[in-house]
Amino acid sequence: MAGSDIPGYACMALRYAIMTALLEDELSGYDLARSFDRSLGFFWRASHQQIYRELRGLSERRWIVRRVDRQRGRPERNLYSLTRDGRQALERWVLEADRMRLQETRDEFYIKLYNLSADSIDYLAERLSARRAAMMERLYLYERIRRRHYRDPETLPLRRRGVYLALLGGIMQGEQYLAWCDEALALLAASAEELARGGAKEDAG
Amino acid sequence: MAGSDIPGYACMALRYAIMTALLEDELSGYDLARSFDRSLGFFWRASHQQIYRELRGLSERRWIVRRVDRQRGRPERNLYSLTRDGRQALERWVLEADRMRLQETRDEFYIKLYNLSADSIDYLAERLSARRAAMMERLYLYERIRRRHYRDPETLPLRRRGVYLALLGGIMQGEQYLAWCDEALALLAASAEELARGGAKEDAG
DNA sequence: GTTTTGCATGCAATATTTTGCATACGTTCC
DNA sequence: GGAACGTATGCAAAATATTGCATGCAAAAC
Repeated sequence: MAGSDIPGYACMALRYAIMTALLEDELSGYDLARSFDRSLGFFWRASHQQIYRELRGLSERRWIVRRVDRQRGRPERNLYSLTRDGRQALERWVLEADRMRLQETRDEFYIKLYNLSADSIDYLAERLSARRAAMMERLYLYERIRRRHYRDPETLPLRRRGVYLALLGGIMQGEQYLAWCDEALALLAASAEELARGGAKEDAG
Repeated sequence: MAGSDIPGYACMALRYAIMTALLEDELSGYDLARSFDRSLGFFWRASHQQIYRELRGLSERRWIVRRVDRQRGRPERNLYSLTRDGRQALERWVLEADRMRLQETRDEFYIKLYNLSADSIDYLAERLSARRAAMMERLYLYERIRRRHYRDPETLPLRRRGVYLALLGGIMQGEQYLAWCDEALALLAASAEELARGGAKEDAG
């Protein structure tokens, strides 16, 4: 019953994201969860539960293998690495029909912005600042990675050029986000001031 | 059993996205599905099934009401509008703790980029062009909306300024995406050429 | 005149993600 | 000497999203 007909083996990018992370290193679920907070995490985030489940599924499929790492004292780690089958499956997936779903931001903040009102303006401005700061921090991390490992993309081996491009995408997007935050904060501040001066028409105008 | 304890009434931005769309107009599920392809869709997309389901749930909650519109010949439409309760729920939600999950692109293409190889380079370049073209088209639509309705943000009533900011976010992001595509396509083309000349080291380098 | 396309809604099943809980050991803070 | 924190793993349930299918009518394309 187990092995050939495991449910849910159709698409699922997370699965391949995990395999991609295992392409170069043997990692534990915990490692993966953290590494998804770093480079790959710009593009795909996942909770540890999701990761552990995928690891189990991938093991059953024999696309990855587990090795138990017993450390003194500490609880043992399950280290996973790609098998040849896994590597091939990954290669196949890359060439598979790519369902292009044009970047969709999926950030409820935008929906909240659609509801901008005198009641919400301060709150939204405050949240926006928080986002700006968080993005700044993230960007800082990514820039450091870039400087350390991807200074000169033309000299990189092929695969790492792809990684570089993904990273670059993250960086450019982050920078754009900061620019947008600034514009938005400026307009929000101006509007709040107008309101304070009793000027702005709330909705009737 | 039905009415007070409907499952799944915690967070869910889609629900509020729908209510937001109903803020100004009475819409059918079909309308919503399409309008999600337009302005709001930059930030939240949903299939019609999901929308119909939410509409049912929201009706049970009495946050929206349905009105049947019988048209000659054509099948009848269910038109929905916000109730006072719904409007209040929406306002509450806007002010609720905002779980900031910093833009995550959730696009499997980036993961595929991590797997760049001689086998995949042409395919990925081709897919990237397709994305570029699709974004171009979308951007064109958004720019048109901007010119038509949001020329002069300072003169807009408050709520529409928020909509404008969301739209601006979409536009800026789209433009950045185009710029990234161009950079990526250039590097991919250069790499492919190198490969063709037998130059580039695939992985060993 | 028949095929395609668009309007309009919906069920059921599967897939995916999130949330809440639970465990266990070690080290560091206080 | 106990609380808090970080490593490390996992179950179960609920919430959310996608896919495949199905229906029915009208207008437009061929």
